[in-house]
Amino acid sequence: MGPTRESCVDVLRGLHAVFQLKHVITTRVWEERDLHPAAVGLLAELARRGESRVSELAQVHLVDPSVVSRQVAQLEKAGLVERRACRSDGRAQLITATSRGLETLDGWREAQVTLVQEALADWTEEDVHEFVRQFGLFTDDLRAHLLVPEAVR
Amino acid sequence: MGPTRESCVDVLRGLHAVFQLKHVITTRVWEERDLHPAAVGLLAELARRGESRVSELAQVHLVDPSVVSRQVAQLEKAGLVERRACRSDGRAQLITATSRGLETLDGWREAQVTLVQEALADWTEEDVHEFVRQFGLFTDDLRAHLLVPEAVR
DNA sequence: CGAGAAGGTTGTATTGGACAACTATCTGGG
DNA sequence: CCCAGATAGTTGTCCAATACAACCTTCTCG
Repeated sequence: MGPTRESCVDVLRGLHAVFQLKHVITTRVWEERDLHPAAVGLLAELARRGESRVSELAQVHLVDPSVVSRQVAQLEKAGLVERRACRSDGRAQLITATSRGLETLDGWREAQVTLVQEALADWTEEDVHEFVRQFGLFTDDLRAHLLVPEAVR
Repeated sequence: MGPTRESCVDVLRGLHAVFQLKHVITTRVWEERDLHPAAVGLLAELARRGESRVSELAQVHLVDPSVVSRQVAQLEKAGLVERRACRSDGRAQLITATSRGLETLDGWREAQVTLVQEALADWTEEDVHEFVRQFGLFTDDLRAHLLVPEAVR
């Protein structure tokens, strides 16, 4: 019948801590890289999925389409993504990361990864691997529960 | 010599996912409770630490003192915290959560905890406990690395 | 072919946060 | 004892990120 409420409070505390720390990492890296943090997530998603629509990005990103629209506009102006009309649907825009965009993303990732790697210097590869595994299970369950109910309700 | 960069990328991906999900949880709960999300973190910190200074809260919270100052002002207006002058230091303010503040916090927590508890219905108490433990180690290491260097540098 | 649905964009408001300037208080060396 | 610099907090100003609503365009289906 699942964990106790006490444990869940602990989980929430952990979430809160991660939230803060992610914010700090983002800000720290932002200071030395000329790319807006929110746009990074978008760029990363494009790198992972390849050419995508605005609406798809919004859905995956769990944000309003208008947000993605503006971010894409910004990234396009910076030359980090390109858009082209979708052949099969004249309403849709297909967005791709440019090679310059991918390079910029790599730079960001490098900086972030370095921070994390240094912070986890005491961990073994196995520790981290196991942690990531469990972390993944956790986020999957959470996501499934948070998103499905909306449709079912 | 610590984990590989690949593992660290996985960690970052996990962080990003948590970031989004926390955001969704917060928004969802916010819709049904009349308390600003950021203020909740503050209130929770006050409940955990007891009477605290603005500067302490800012430090723990990893934000600028001005942010805490405004949040406290808001919470005070809502009757959820009280401030009193510090005896030993005339510059400082001591902030405490009122009983009404604690109740409100509980309400929030209930709603959040319920979400998490439902999401983790398949987990055993031990699973969650172990997860929280490792999660704590992770955030501690990350926090230590992110904050100490500032002073040392 | 026309009505309604769906994809995107733009206008507007809100939240959360940073930084800088300012006031009030404290503290330590002359 | 007193003044200079440090420290606590507040307030003014700015910006990023997001949501929601109104709108235009294009699609789809009866």
